[in-house]
Amino acid sequence: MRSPSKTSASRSGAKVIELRRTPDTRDRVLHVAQALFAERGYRGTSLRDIARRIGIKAPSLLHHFPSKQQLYIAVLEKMFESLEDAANAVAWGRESRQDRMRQAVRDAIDFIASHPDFVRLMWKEMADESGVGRQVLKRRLPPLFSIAVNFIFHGQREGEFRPEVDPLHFMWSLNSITIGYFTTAAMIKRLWNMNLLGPAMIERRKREVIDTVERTLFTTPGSMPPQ
Amino acid sequence: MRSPSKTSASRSGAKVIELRRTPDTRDRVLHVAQALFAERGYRGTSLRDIARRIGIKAPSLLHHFPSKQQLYIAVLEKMFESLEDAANAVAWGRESRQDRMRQAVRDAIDFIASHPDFVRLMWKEMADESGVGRQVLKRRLPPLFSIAVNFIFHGQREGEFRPEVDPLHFMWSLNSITIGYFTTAAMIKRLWNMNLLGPAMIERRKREVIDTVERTLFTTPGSMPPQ
DNA sequence: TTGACTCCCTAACGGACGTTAGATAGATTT
DNA sequence: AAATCTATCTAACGTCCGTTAGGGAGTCAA
Repeated sequence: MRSPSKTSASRSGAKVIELRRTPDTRDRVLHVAQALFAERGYRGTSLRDIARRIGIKAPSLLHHFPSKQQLYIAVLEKMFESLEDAANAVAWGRESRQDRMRQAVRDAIDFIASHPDFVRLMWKEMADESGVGRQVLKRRLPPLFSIAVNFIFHGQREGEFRPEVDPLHFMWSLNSITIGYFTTAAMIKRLWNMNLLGPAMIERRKREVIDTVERTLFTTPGSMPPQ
Repeated sequence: MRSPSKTSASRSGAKVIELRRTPDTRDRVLHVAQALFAERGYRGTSLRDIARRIGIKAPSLLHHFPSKQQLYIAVLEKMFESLEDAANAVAWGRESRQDRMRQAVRDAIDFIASHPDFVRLMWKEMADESGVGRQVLKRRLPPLFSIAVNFIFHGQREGEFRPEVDPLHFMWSLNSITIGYFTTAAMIKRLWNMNLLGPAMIERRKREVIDTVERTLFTTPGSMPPQ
């Protein structure tokens, strides 16, 4: 009987045993791996790279994760968990749908701005056609999209959102706007040395996306776009 | 004197000598390499993969291109050439700026839809932070952006575009909307098996982007969005 | 006919990679 | 005190990669 709880443990604190003496190497591996995978991609990151940054040797990594693939999957899963928490908070809120929609845009942009690794990894993963993470995305993304699409659908039933908008199409556009914007910004920074992601620009971006949402989706004008 | 014209030749037809007997293997290499790089990325594509699909052996590739890096760069350069041709056609047109803007959106979306490799490669390259193509992007992208930004700037001078719009910011959004949309669509197809890129959807997308441009950039409403 | 050139081949080198085997030092449990 | 477990190490295996060396068949010009 050797470590049957390897995958099921380590979630949702309040463990007393087994946490007592872990020198958190596993967490450091996850953190470093996330940064390197986001920067260089799955194939561009070697176990020796990750290990070096932590201060151990490559084979020691495989004491914490059974393989490079499983380590990558663990990184993705960790990211999706934090994302799902945020999505559920929006879906189960008590304010009006329009207010929750506005807040969701703000939260999403804040989340992306404060988790740069997330966008970079997701960007790579979205374009990856045969990669390791495909199964994770296939399992994790549809529920998230469903939450959003259902949210819009119910908003249409209740009269807060325009009925002629196709929910899937709308979320699809919103997703590409948000993710694409931040990656384009990173590229512009690299090519022109312009930092376009300061706090003021992020606030401006929130305002713009919210304006677009209000114009496109809301039945009643939310804040009257300047026109 | 051995092949000093290796890089400078082979562009812009009308060569008589040296083209006489090429069995177009070089072009086939470029074509296959473009498809594979777009699908699997630079690191995920081996010279042996490319060679196998052409029907030769890997070392023979290096008879046509001096290295894998140079082959990749050649693929990128070829793509940028076709893109620049399209951009110049817009910049030097004789219609009104609003009409040319509308046509540019249509052309861009048509270009992307008919060159799927382009978006996939560009998507990967945009997110690549230390890769081989960085120098190419650094040389090729700023002029393209400049053409677009100048186009908008002059349109503002001439009163066809709203003066309060920041041209760089606007182009940045437009770029992420367009590229992001198509990659998201590819991902949705992979995850849900839904084909969102049929001709009807592409026409619809053109209409939506043009509507957005008219609402955001034009001083006079172009086609009165349904509201 | 001869010599050069083009375009492909096979063989192989050196390096990087993921992974395995096995040892060791320290902590924990019995 | 003895046994077990944990977390690391070194050494090395097999594979894949980009690239080089060198050869050979066909084409073409002198």
